[in-house]
Amino acid sequence: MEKLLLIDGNSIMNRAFYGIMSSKMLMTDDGKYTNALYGFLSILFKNLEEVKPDYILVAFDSKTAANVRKQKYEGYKKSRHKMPEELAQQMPEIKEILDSMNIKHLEMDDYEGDDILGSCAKQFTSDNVEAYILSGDRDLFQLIDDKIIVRIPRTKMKKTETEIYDKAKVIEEYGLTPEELIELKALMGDSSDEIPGVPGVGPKTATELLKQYRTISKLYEALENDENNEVFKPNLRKKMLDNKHLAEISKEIGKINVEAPLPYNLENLKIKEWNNEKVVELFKFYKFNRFLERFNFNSLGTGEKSEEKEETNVETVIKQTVKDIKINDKFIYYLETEKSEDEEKIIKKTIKGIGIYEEESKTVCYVESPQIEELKEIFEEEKIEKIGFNLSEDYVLLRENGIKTKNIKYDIGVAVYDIDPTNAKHKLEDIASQYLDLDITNIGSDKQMNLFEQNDVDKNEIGIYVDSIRRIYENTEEKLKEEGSYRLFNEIEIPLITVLGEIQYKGMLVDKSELTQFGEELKTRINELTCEIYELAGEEFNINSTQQLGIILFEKLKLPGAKKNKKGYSTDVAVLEKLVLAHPIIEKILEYRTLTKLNSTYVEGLVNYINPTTGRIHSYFHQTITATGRISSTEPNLQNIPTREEIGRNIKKAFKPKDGYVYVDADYSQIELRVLAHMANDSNMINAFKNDEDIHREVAGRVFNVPFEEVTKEQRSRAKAVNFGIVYGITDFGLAEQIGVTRKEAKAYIESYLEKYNGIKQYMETVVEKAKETGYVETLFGRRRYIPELKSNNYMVREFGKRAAMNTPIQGTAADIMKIAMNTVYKRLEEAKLDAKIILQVHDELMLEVKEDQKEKAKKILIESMENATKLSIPLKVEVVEAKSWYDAK
DNA sequence: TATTTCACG
DNA sequence: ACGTACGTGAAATAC
Repeated sequence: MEKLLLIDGNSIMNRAFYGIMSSKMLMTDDGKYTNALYGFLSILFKNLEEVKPDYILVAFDSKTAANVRKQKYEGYKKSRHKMPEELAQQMPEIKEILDSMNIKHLEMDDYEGDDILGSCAKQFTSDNVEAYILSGDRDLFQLIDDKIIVRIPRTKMKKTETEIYDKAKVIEEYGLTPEELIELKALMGDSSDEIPGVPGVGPKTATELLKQYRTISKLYEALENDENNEVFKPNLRKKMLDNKHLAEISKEIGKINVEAPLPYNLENLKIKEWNNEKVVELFKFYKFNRFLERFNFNSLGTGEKSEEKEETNVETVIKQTVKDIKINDKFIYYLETEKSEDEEKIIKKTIKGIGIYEEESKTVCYVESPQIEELKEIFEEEKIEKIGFNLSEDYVLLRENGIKTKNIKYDIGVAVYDIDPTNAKHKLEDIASQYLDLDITNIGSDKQMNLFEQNDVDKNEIGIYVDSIRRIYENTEEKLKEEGSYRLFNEIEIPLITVLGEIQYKGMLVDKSELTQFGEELKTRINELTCEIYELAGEEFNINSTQQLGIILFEKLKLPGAKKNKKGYSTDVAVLEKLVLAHPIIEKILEYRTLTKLNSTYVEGLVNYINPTTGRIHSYFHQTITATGRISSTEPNLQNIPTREEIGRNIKKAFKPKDGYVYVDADYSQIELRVLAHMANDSNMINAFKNDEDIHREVAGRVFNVPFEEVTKEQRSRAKAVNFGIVYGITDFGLAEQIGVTRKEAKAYIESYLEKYNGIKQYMETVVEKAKETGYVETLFGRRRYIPELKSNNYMVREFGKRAAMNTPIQGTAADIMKIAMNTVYKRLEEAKLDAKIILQVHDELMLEVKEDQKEKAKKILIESMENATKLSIPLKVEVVEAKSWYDAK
């Protein structure tokens, strides 16, 4: 049996374009997008491999093709969005690539891509030939028959899989045959193509009707005969009869035309040799290195393996000791680690080996189980620049082994983050794939079977890792310089790696018994509440289940104000609080929620993380996660320990310094508003801060047109909400929700605010404007965040983009300032040789654990470092306290 | 694995 | 006419 592969060019390009939008790196040197090309080719190659076709054709829509159907029904594809420019420019390019591969592509006047596909499929299949249609569009299912199969590529968690639809699968899924799908679409319509269908008839009704009558004409016959409404519901029958013309026209335009006069015969579509020279030229131009490697092309396109080796020898050389390696000033390395079950460890890993790049021989050397003393000599040597990946984690691991790494020079994880903080790729494999177009997953997996060679396989893998690190280092360093983020990287981010490593290594001392005792109290009360809730509900159910709770509240107890979310009723605090007076069960549930949260997250959760040796919690502080430049904390998160409510605040009592030590805790006062005042250069806001008055009261005075002294509590608290809102990219809806006023009032507050603080208004407008132009926003220190959402077709997404554009420079600049302060504090504490360590950062709060007799010196360093981290047009204000527990540090 | 909820700045 | 404040991480349930 011979095989014909028919590809829906527009549909696959579309999928490819939107499927790998996130890979902003898919660009040529002059900044043209290549993502759709790349994605299309990936899908093409995969299908060539899987189908192994003898014939192939790619069909495209011509510009005028839809007009035939538009003439029949003017609404057809009427409000379809124009193809985005970034995609449109790739359409001629894919055709050029297809030409170079000698793959026929076709567009026809008056026939859409679907019609071409259908015509080829129906006209060219025979007893000896079957057709495979590759498309993202389920409309093509109507073409399926015994000889025609549809393949739908699906991106499922990064992997591209293909769903295969034959006749049986269609019947299974739709309960209708492929031909009947034409009738189905005619009845239910199609919103994306704007085929009307019969109004009020959706997929369910349409399917039911067709299962019974199979075709529209038979259905209408029955409808017309049913004058006494014996078979059909009168309503439905009227709808159907009134809109008969719509059903008919829908069928006409929804049906794929399989009788196009094709300019090719089957023989013309036979798979041919590629024009290798041209293919290589194009792949090189588009930087599709992975495809080049895949086909073993060298630069001449002769189809032989490329030998562009001024490259590293990835055949790793195994050495017995680190001393056997010629160490350079630039120490590019990868520390191979292994999971350790050892509960005593701060980082639950052990050192397995180390791969080191040797400049002279351009090879990677590998040492298994290196001597700690040897590592110490290198890592503690100030003159050797350490270059690697995720060095903060290495730092802690080495620190545990008695090594204090000096001169961290370059971390490719941090570099990649500074280039694009929204880049979700955090694994070396993914970064290599993005920046080098190199696939280093499952290296040597074909050899994995051979147990004798297992060791060699591993070492080779390390070689490729280290070489990838080297190449990504060179690659990203250039990019950082180009984008003007190099100082941010060198002067803020790189020194911070050590600081964060030290924070994690030191950890926070936690009183386990105090915590568990509080847990016992919680559990007692939780048990009481559970009984009371069951009593009030009249039955037992899982209170933690929002679904079950929703049904109890809104169906059984019939409480008002039900709000739906995806999976049922919403039962969040906002909803529940409105119901407190409606039923006594509500306040029990709210208390239950608070207490179970405290117990499971903050008692049981935290206790699990107390290191048995140190008695401390050693959280990770991540530098490469947030979109704004903030640090994040995990395992556990120490940045969201309760503080707003007294009951939760009790958790903080368990965080206590070692005997003889105290906490010195400082936080920036209103740092984000100060940053905003500075960046917007708003004179009213700047003056308010210069006067060092209560800023919320100050703002309330202006917004509500009352003298400062006469501002009421209510007014102040509303102004406070407006201040927060402004920083977030305020909306009237959001503000109204927050402070419980009408949208109208909220809108008036915002307008008054922006009138009084006109600099801020101007600034926000400019920021969004610039972001639309350049595609990104920046902090004072040049940290950049791209905001592709601003270009979305979706209103909501675009609006989100605007808010993110307004917020990021503010939140991000504040984060930068804190990072600078942390570096300075660390450095000055070291220089002064104080027995004082940074143990925690919570965005605008920085905490030290200090030997009691040195607290004054430490306090001074802390305040000075934070206040002088940078110079704005208004001073940075810091409030500092000393305390014997975190709870008392208020 | 996704969704919902809730803790923080 | 729509759905909406920014940035995080963890636990629980439901799929």
